[in-house]
Amino acid sequence: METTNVDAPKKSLNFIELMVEQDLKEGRNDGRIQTRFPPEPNGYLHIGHAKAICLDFGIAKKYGGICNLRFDDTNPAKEDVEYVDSIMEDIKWLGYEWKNVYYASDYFQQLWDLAVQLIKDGKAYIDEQSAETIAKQKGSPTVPGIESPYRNRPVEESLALFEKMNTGEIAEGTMVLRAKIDMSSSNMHFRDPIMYRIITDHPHHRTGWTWKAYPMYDYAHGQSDYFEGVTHSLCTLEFVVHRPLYDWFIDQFKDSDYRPRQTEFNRLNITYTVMSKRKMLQLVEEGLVTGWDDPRMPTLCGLRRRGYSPDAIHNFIDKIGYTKYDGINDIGLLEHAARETLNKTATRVNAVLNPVKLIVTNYPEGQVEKLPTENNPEDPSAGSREILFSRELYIEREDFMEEAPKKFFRMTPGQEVRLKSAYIVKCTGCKKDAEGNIEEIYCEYDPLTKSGMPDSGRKVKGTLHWLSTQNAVQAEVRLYDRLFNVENPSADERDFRDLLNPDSLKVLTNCFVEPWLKNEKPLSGFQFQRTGYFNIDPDTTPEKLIFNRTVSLKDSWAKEQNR
RNA sequence: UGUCUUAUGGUGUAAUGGUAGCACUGCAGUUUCUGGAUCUGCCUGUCUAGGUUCGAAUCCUAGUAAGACAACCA
Repeated sequence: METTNVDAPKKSLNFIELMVEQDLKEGRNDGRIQTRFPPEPNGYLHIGHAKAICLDFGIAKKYGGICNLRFDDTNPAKEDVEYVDSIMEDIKWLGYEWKNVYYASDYFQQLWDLAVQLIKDGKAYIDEQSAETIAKQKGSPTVPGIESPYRNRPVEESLALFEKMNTGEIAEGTMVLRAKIDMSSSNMHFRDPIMYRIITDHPHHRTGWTWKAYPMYDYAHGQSDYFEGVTHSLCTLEFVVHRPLYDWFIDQFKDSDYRPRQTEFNRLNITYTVMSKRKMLQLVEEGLVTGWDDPRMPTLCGLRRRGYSPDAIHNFIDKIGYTKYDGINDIGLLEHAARETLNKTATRVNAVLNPVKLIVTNYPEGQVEKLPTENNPEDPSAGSREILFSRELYIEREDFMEEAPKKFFRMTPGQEVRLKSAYIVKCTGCKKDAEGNIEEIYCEYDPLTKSGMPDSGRKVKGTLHWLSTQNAVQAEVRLYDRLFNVENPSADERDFRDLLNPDSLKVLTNCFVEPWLKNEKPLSGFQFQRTGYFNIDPDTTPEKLIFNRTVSLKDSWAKEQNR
């Protein structure tokens, strides 16, 4: 039957898309749409940035506009080219292309000139008080501030001192340029905000030692947007109180109808996860994780190493939406997005993480058979491959119970199970060592039940994955769990080191996988039957094959046992 | 005892003054050469009180609650 999509509900627009469509309708800014992604190059991108990236680039793409990458590099003390490179790599990995790369540092001269103009207009002055004094004079949200004694100094004096701020003869911390606005404003950011401060002990990663006075965010960001022609300056909710100041600076200098507008959306929070750069840096520096790309980290490089595909990230971002209030997203939603995406593409492989020997006692010794098995039952075009069957096999230790409860459908004496892609076998017993540990399990196969044969349709309740002992290679498998064991570590008052989950990494060294996996590239993703989605770690060597578990499959049986 | 922002199931969101939908989670069932995946069904919601309106989740007022703001960070 021919189907049409007329009845399909159209995807609803978020409030930012609505605003953009309204602006377009009104012909604002000559119908131009321009956004920017403005990271400070002081750390690695994480999944919260991915949310912003998808919005900034997505809006531009959807409405025929452009999105530039701009590094907000106004604080040389914190920034480094290392971060510039990783940021560009991660954006590309997500599948986006910027129109241009800009740096706030490219505008240092322009910003300087405008600041001089502001001083000449009597709207900015040099303050020579200490940071502490200035802070004290600011008052508090409920107490008005008091004016600096330097506030009304002559313009010429400020002008001369501003020049000196940039020559290196003035010590760091002794002099700042402040905008003259309103020391009793109910908005703290209007109480004569600092526009320039001196940084002399760090070279800038692009301008070197050229500048000694550097502009502050509130001044530089809006003007950079303005210089570039940004129409929609999208940022997170904590900047709402900065918006009036953003607009104030724009108003001082704008000379046409064009103006950029700041709009704020909710930042991403995920349960059992910290998203602050400061805390992530601490995890790295204290060795609590192996690095920025530790698969337990919410960084894009960490998620990539863990096996999350760009599609999985996009799928997740599509699910969470953009609003004007903060919330916390369940980590389960991210995991669901990963499963949903990987399920469509991942090759199914047999892997035994906790092996025990299974001997098919009526199968001829020395005989081997090649059996075809599907690469992906969801996707016939993925084809099939052959796996080897023989008398001695490995199966999961958990797939056998000598004394099984009623609802145990796997291997137990007297019960029949299907070996995936092979035969139905009936368990006949097992061998134990002195301590009672299972050493070997025995079964008999039914030759008429080979996969695809007429008699193979017989119903059995359980199906197991397996590997021939002659056709398996050893591998190390790393299982990851949430890094924190409290739902909202960011909100918890305790030192976050006390909140860490001690079992966030389990390393299994005695696992077996199909031999062809040795030749696969790092980061390739697979589904191990019943245990989850895995990928090959970049640290893999010809001698040591290492897998990371991206995400586990949902295990109903485990739940059954917990009751 | 300030200013700003916000409030829809357990969670995340949609409804653009006109039938409160969707997704995740949970539960039940279907199906399966894995109990995963698939498919189906079910549970649970407009912060409170007034007002405007033929009609309010939506607009207004007040209250309540939450978050942001007092860096020479961004």
